[in-house]
Amino acid sequence: MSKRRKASIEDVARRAKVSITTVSRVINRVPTVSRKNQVKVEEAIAALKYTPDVNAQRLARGLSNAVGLVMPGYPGIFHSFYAIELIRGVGHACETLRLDMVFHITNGYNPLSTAGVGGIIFADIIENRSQIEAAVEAGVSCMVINNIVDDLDVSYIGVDNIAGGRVATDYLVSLGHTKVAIITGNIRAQAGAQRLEGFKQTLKEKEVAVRPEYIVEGDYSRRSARLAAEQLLELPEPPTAIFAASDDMALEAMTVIMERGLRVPDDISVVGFDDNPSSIYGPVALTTIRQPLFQMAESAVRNLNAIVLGKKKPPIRNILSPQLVVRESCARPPIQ
Amino acid sequence: MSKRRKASIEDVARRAKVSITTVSRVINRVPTVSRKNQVKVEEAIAALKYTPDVNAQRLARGLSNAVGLVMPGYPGIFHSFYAIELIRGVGHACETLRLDMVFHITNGYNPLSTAGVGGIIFADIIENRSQIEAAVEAGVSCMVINNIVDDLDVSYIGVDNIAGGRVATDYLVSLGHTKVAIITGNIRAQAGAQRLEGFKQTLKEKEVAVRPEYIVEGDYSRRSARLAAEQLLELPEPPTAIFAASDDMALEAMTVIMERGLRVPDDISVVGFDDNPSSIYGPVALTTIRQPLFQMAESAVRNLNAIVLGKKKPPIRNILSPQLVVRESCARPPIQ
DNA sequence: TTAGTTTTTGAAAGGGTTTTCCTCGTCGAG
DNA sequence: CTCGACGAGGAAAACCCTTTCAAAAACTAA
Repeated sequence: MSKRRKASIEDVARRAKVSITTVSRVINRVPTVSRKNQVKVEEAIAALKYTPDVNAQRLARGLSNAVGLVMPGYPGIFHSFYAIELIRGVGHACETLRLDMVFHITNGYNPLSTAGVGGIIFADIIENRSQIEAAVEAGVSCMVINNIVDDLDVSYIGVDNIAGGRVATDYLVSLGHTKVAIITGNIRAQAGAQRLEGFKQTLKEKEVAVRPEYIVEGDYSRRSARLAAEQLLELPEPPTAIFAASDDMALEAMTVIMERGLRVPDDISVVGFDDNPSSIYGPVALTTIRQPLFQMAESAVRNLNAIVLGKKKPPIRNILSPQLVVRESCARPPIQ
Repeated sequence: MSKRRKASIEDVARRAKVSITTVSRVINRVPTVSRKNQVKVEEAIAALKYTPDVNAQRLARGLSNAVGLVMPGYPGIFHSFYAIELIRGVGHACETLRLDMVFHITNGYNPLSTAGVGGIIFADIIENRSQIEAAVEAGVSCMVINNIVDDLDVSYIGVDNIAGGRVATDYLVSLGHTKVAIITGNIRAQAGAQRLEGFKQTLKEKEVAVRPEYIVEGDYSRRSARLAAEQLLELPEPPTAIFAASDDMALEAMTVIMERGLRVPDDISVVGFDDNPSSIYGPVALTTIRQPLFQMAESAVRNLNAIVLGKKKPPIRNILSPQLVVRESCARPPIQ
């Protein structure tokens, strides 16, 4: 348990009897090193258990090979499929690109340290404009997921949430439903607000009444969905169809419905949002709106990386169309 | 949109007409700076929108002010309450300690870059010994959560999972149950295996038969719990009590039970593990074993930080007792 | 052998901070 | 007045690497 300091590139060079430069070349796989020196250096590295100092590398290269991910930390949201898929996607892309992901869970008010990252991804579930602005101001490249920010010089990738809301609602209406309700996501965040917007638009266009009591706010948590579903079912005239802004919420709504002795889809149709693979199982497979969260996150990292490396010019803006996935949780409304 | 390079400490010094040293002192709040210079420097910093280069700071200080968090990426596990609470806890502690959290989602086989972090936290849901060994080998301090590793020079904090399994099982048995089943977590990971171990131990001690068909493996996902619960209920002689190794699984098991027209706790008792706040809601509040995930994660960060700073000597080993939280999902078994 | 190429190599100049060690004043005590 | 102490500020070394540029070495062809 000697207090020896970590070996540096110089120690390796000395031991291998070559220059520091040569060692650096071996580390970075520059091909112009003779076989003989290559071996000597590798041996020295192994013997000294040398690993390059990442901070020194970053400093010397002027590049950080790290990307920031900032995400709000409110438990209800953080525990959602949505959030986790995004994290997974970013993590996966970072792994294949050999990038470090520095993950910042923010509570909105605290300052963001741009912490030497090449770029920052905002998984902007809740609005956190000021942080994005600060990052732009500080000159770091930004990429925001599932949130359209046109007035700032940032890139984004996301799904068309208005379209998503429309597709879901349109499907329900086309089945003949006129009493259709929505359990929204957090409506202070763009995604939640826009899905609701799509819902309203479609209802209006199809000349179906949009009743305020059919609009109840959730926060993507199962608990909020339970409360919302109960509220909906206790209405004097309960809806015959419910569009929930996430699969988890849809699943919970289904559970509540069945607890009351009603059937899905016979009595009430349910459509979700996400296409969470686990919503295929359960008593009835969930019809939903698919958004490729994992791929969006991966793509965000790739594009951001390309921007940082100067291979692409920002802003890159990419908005995808969500798709209806029909399974078993929707049917025509029951005849009165 | 000029291509100007980020301002450096030297630019600030020049503009404020002081030395680099003085600027550094202001940045680091060293008190020996005169009021006058202090102000000049602060003005220059503001004017130049200067922020210190984190990598240079880390290099010069020889300290990284970043902690690594490595966690397995298998979707079933990653989406669990368990994993997310741990992430939240680490994130929160990092935020208050002003540390960067570099989050590495591993698939087990890929090498871990120790990436210039001061220490690494292993949320060791699945065994990843080799990575821990590599980190120890590389000389970085390690802290593992919810996993006892006594043969390596690492610290850990966690709950006594055997005790947890015992408490749950004991409670069920004490209510009079003799047909008690378990839906395990991933049994290749220590937590899962130990909860099962506690279950078996208690049954043996209380002289209750441990029947192999009452032990079914889950992976913490709701889906696996559904499969497991169905399997259990279709047994010729179904259990009258089920211990699930996570609240999510317990909740799903409850749903399956109720879908079949059975009641909780009248027909079947259910106990979970975690004390996920959302399991209070639902048709019946869940009795569970509480483990303070968030606090454990926070504590892991604090202790690791203390070790890195040399304020504490490793290994720090802390194992907590999980506690039974009685709510409404358990009762005496039905009379035949 | 020689001149001309090509492949390998190394010295040294950064890269942006922190930190150690001085110096230069100023002030109070004697 | 002088000496010592103290407060404030700066020069330069250190941190560990990458990269540029030029030189050395090894070939190749004539």
